[in-house]
Amino acid sequence: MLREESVSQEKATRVTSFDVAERAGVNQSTVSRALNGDPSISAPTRHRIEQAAADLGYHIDDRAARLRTGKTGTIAVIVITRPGRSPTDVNPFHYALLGNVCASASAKGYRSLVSFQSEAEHFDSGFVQRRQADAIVLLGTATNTAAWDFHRPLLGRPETSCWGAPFENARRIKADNRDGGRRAAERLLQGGYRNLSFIGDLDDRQSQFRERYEGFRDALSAHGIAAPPTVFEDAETRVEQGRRSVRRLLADSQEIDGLFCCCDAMALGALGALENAGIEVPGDIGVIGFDGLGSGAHSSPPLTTIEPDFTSAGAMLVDLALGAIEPAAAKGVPVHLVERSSVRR
Amino acid sequence: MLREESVSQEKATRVTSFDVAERAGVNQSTVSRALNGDPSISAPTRHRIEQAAADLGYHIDDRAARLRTGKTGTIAVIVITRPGRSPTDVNPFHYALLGNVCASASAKGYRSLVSFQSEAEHFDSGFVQRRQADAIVLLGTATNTAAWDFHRPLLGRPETSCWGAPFENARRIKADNRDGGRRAAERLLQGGYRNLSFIGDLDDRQSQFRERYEGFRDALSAHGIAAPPTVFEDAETRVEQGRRSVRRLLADSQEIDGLFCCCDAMALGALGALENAGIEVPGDIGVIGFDGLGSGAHSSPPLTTIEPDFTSAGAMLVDLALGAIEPAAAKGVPVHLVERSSVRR
DNA sequence: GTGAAAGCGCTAACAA
DNA sequence: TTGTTAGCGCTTTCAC
Repeated sequence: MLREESVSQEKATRVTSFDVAERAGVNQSTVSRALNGDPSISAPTRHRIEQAAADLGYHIDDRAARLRTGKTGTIAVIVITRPGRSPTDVNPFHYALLGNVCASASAKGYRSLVSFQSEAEHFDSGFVQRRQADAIVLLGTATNTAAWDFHRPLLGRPETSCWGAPFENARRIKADNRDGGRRAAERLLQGGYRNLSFIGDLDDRQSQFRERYEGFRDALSAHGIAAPPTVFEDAETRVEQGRRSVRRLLADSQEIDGLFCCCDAMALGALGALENAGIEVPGDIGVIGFDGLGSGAHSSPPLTTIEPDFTSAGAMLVDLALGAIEPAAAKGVPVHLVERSSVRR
Repeated sequence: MLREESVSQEKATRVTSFDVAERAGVNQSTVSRALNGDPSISAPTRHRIEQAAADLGYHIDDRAARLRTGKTGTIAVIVITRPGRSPTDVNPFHYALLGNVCASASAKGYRSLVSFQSEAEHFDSGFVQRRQADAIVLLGTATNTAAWDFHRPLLGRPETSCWGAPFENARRIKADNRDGGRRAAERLLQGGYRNLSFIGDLDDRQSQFRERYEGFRDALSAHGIAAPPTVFEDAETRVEQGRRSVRRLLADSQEIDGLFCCCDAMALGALGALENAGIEVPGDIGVIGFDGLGSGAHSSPPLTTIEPDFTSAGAMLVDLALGAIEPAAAKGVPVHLVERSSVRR
């Protein structure tokens, strides 16, 4: 059967609704109605048409249908990646986001056009203007500021949403960072740790690290514990930042027994530095990260962390871009604790 | 004109090539030519048209253009995922593949429509028939056999390609597994290990594990070393399989000092079991995996592994689907060694 | 070098 | 319930 279809397709003459109409003995518009589920078409007619369509291997031409209806039925997803790098190096976090955006779009009857963009000469945000998409979801690394600057005007438009922009923005979805910080604090306290510290850059362009810290600090405060000290040593990579921050902490010989790292990459670096220093995790020090996914599942010890709910993240990004929710209604994406072994039970 | 009626249905008056033509004082067809770079258009005319288009914020309507030309200019990428799971759980390996397929498509002037498919009720391979795409690339987990069975007929068609199908197939691209096995052997030997063993299921539906083993074995044979023993203990996850296989190996008290694991997940499990048993890696035993990416970057010790070149993988998948290369010309994707710390220098 | 006109394949308003 | 008809916005002969 597939063979027949392909033969007729390749015979230059494409099967159109007119062909189906002729074979079913009805008008072309009736074919259109029947195949689009118009209830006014009688059962026998509909059946004859469906049969004819099947016989001929007919399928509605999406381009024509959408040209006529004026819609595109698709969402463009722009993934911003680091310049000079291939998609191989994209953060798994962003891939998970991408996947969930596509899934959510699909659940709402939309197709997803995805575009990886890293270099200025390929920046492109014209998907809606060219009628390739009805809405645009932007996500990716905050480090490619040129890309975000390019797309910035987009985020003034209602048919967009984003995750990870390095600037405050009404159409940005983000994790409920404060709640994440709070949960990290609660978990550490529950593990019996009392001298807690935060590793991360409070002045990062993205406000999320600061928010995590604030949630952490406020939760401790509610337990009558003073604002925890923060450490941050800059470096090329997040992992290295974590490593150096721990070394700094150790050099300062502070009495620390619990560490909340603002992201898993830093936590992984921290874990490495701690191991090198002969400090037991979770025995001597408890460590907790933020991000989730598989990154810390096989570290030594496996990293306990806070993970946002990617499914809701995808859904909120799509809903916001499609105008199904207002920016104001886009609350932080819920987070949950991923229990592994870097914090004592 | 009657256009006013349809205009009132749309949120805003759409700017068409007729509007641009009017403003530039030329015929609509001239606008089309100019904006498509037709060399027969004189410089002044072209300039006037471009100016008018810019003034009006005009962009070619992609749907109309493609309906008229008969092409779609897009590639559909179907990502097969595990039933009941969200895209959050997609293997990073497949995400990297997806990203590189999109990038390669884009480099060839195609857009990428991506579709995550896990449940039977949403299986869909009609992208070409519906003229949503000119070609289809299939990839994802081999474990969703229902999905692969559904799409199997597709793989008889020339406008397709795939990675990871659980059956032999002319349109399948895969890593140069034999070469990978060979490199693993060479590296282990170079580290001074002599009693090597292979962990993996030689009877897996996918032939790749077997191929890796064969490359491994043949390379050893070239060095005058007999075919290495293989171990495999089944379990729910790859990681657990690796763990159990190592325990089995230890229980059998075989004299092993080098391990080639058929994939990184198993290697990670192996590393864990070895650590539990108090065996030093890479001191007592050298371990090498296969897959790459970040999975083993933060294990203890970081995992030395064989990684396929994702960029060529993406390019080959796209080329094959677009008919730019023949199935016979699709050689294995090159692999390289990712040096970390689970094998002695 | 540019204009005129004919559709690409479909949906939907209006008739019957 | 079904047929008639008019475009959706564009590319592409064919004229001139």
